[in-house]
Amino acid sequence: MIGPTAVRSTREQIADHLRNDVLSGRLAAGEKLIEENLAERFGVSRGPIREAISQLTSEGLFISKKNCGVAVAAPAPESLHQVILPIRRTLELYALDKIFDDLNENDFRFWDDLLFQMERACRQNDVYAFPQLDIALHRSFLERTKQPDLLAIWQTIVSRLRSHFWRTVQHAEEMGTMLMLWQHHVDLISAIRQGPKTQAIAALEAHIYDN
Amino acid sequence: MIGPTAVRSTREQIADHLRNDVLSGRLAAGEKLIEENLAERFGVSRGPIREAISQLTSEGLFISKKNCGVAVAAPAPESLHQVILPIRRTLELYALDKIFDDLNENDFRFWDDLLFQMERACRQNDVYAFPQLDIALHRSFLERTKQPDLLAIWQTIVSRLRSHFWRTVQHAEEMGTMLMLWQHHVDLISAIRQGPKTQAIAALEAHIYDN
DNA sequence: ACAATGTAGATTGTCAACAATTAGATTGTC
DNA sequence: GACAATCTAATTGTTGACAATCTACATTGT
Repeated sequence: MIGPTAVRSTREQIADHLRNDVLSGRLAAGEKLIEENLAERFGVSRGPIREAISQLTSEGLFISKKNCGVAVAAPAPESLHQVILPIRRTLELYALDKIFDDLNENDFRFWDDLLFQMERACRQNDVYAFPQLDIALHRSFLERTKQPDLLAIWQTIVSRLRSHFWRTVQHAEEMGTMLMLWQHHVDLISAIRQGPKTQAIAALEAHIYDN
Repeated sequence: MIGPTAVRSTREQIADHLRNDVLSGRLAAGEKLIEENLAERFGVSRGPIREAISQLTSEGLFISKKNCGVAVAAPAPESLHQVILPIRRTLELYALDKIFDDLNENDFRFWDDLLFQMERACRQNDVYAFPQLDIALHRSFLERTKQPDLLAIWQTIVSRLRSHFWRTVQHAEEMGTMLMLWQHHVDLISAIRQGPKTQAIAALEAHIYDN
């Protein structure tokens, strides 16, 4: 396992749930979030809901207009990808470089499980599950460094890059080649498993830009 | 003026206040934050305080242990600067490149005012005010792009780099050369004012790494 | 004297009610 | 019929009280 998840607070559980909804695309941009509705849906009062929303707003997933409610933020304009993608590259390559020598069977078991779920998502043409799993895989590189600072920065980056993950999946789905997406990730993990480190890092770099 | 600040919510005002306290160094790492004390100090209830704390925790300034309170986070270890500094460079150079052609007298008036305050801080050896003004100057580059996404990313970066800003100031203060720090910033703004763009960007890059 | 355990105090987590503000519908007028 | 002012309903912002949890100190037994 990657992270000893420990106990997650109510706020964090709700935030995780909503984050997945947005990153996967189940919650569309512009969709309004009503505190009371969410409170009822999750069976809690508005307090924890407000905190989860506040956190996700900081991460860039929601946009809040004073006294006018909160809505799912539009993804950053594609023109910003030219700044954001290099930052993502910097972070993930650094992370892989740092963790590479410590990787053990637990890590690969975790990744194999993710790849298994990815394959299922591809076979079912599940355009919501795939981006979520894709992001989870890359996030695990950052989590594995045990440096919360890096993970937090990466999170704010990826929130703005989510359209990048969707575009890939939608394109593959239209072409009927979603299994190729899965194959790309299998290859990436293979490169990491077999090494050497420089090759693994090169594979990750190519994966980030080609994919 | 750079940003038409509009009306700031209670939460934002409190968050701004506390952010300045941490970035300037007035609040030391490890210092505990008690919600009720802050509530009394700011004359509001615990609700808005919790939201401000939650936001600054997302930004990386505070660290929160479930049911154990919140404390000022230790700055990221210096070893991470090798990742974080290049990201800062990417963001700020992109911002300056984008805004350069639109700069007008209002912008330079704003910067001149900041430089004036910097000079005063130097003459008074105010090691708290200077980093705050330094950060505010660089932040204004990002604010001026009118891209909230970029500003949000930059903010999470700088929160982790704050020891970098302090070290510079402390070193200058020990050497009795704080006015040199001010001079560096004057030179940077001059380079931006006089152009050409490539020179201005080069000056900013040198400033980020040398300073 | 020292370790384990229990208790008290302080602090955070959660909740429901109230106040302030906004968006949209309704009405009135030209 | 179109436009503007007003009003109503819905939603967020704020508050104080209550419940759950943790830390630190004191107590007790060995």
